[in-house]
Amino acid sequence: MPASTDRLARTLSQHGLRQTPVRRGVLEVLAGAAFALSGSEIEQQLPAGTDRITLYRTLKSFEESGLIHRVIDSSDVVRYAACSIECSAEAHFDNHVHFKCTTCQHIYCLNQVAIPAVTLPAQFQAVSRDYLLAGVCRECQPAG
Amino acid sequence: MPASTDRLARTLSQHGLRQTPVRRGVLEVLAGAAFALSGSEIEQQLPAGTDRITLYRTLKSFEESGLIHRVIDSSDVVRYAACSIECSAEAHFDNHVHFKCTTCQHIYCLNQVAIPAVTLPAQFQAVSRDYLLAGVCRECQPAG
DNA sequence: ACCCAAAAAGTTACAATGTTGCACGTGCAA
DNA sequence: TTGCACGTGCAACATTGTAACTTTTTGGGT
Ligand SMILES: [Mn+2]
Ligand SMILES: [Mn+2]
Ligand SMILES: [Zn+2]
Ligand SMILES: [Zn+2]
Repeated sequence: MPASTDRLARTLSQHGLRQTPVRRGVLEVLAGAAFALSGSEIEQQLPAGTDRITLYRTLKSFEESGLIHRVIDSSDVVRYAACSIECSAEAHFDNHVHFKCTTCQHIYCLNQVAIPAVTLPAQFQAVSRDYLLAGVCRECQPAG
Repeated sequence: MPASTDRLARTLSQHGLRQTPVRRGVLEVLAGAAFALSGSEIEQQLPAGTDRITLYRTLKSFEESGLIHRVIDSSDVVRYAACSIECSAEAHFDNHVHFKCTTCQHIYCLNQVAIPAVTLPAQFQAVSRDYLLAGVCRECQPAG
């Protein structure tokens, strides 16, 4: 059994999730992704014939368990990315901004860039924040 | 002709859009909304029988013309809100944060709260920003 | 190793949201 | 008043996601 399989198995059990082929596959795809993926994009990277409904249920339980987080966008598809290592079912700690490239359409987690705080009007209490930037990513910059 | 109709007509012509019943209706709904609305929510507030496809096309042209802007969310439905008065087809100037209430589910434009800037890694160039907070809104605060 | 209950997967059917292509109607300017 | 580009209405369709139910698998206990 290769080391990567071992690592995936450990991650699943640490979050109280059972070992199944679909779960190992989904986790492997998202952990290896350089940018956030939609349901259908994940499906394409899984073994052919993987059930779509099972995939959606897997994404839901992964999100609830703190393995992955949603990445907001102004479109009508939901995207997911792997969480930082310390997230759990009790709390997510993904305080980084996201960047959407208008050229390649990829949405990156900029884990080094923290979301700055804002001062809200009285009686608005925030418990979570999402910050999405759009522009041209590193790969898509005009040569110079 | 009431003053409100006149105002709607002026807004449409200022953005180079033709006067039609559907457009006046959609603009009236969004201009009078206290929070961002989805396609189906707008449809419900329009005269019965208004065509859904026409509505979506209207939303698209309104967005392109700078009359409305999308409001990001972590869900799979797109929501819209009226733009500030100075937006146009050339440029949007909606630099405010949005607030999603986890109790009533409404998403408010907080026009007084500007989106703070962030410093990006080299070679990432941002041209637009979206900031969404989630929590409990003014109306849904526990009495106290 | 075997059994079992709970959890996950598979299947079918369905709902919601949004799009495309085409024929027809209308706002608006010449 | 007329022309026609633009907007609308309609039918058909694509995509994304869910609900209800049955079957299979997992993991713990024996
Ligand atoms: Mn992220
Ligand atoms: Mn807004
Ligand atoms: Zn790019
Ligand atoms: Zn509320």
